[in-house]
Amino acid sequence: MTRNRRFWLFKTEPSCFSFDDLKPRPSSREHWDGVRNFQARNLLRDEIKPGDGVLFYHSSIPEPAVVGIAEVVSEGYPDGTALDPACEHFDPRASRDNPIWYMVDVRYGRPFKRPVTLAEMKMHPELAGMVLLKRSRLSVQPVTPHEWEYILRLGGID
DNA sequence: GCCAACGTTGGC
DNA sequence: GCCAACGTTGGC
Repeated sequence: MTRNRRFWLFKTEPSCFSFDDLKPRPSSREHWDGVRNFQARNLLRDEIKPGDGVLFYHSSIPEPAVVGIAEVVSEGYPDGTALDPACEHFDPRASRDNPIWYMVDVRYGRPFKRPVTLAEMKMHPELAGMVLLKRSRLSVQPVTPHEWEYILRLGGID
């Protein structure tokens, strides 16, 4: 009994980690670490599963946009960067027994033929319910199957 | 660089 | 457990 595939939107500042940074590892995995928000943490730890689809969103740039898709390739597991004092995401409250923060691994999927900008998404009534448009600060957020298909179509890869 | 939105912290 | 102060995010 497998659960239905679910869909998510992951935000990242491309100057920090971009969709192209994921590309050299098409068959391997990259840690989605450093998430330090409890709501996003709960999704990573409890809800996001291998095989789920990810809209890869670039934020904090002149034209924020979804630029492609990726795939989740692990269960949620403790984010070790919280234990490393040398890491910028270090959290002194975290320990091995109480990791606090979680991450998943992701794999490069496909680039959009053209990016789907935030401005464009705002123009489509079909996307008006998106978490991105209502609670923009959440860095890991759910996407409905309908929103997923609609945005892939806008991106030219449906 | 500004500022609104909003999550987190800490005093009470 | 409330809520004011504070810090961060992220669009513009």
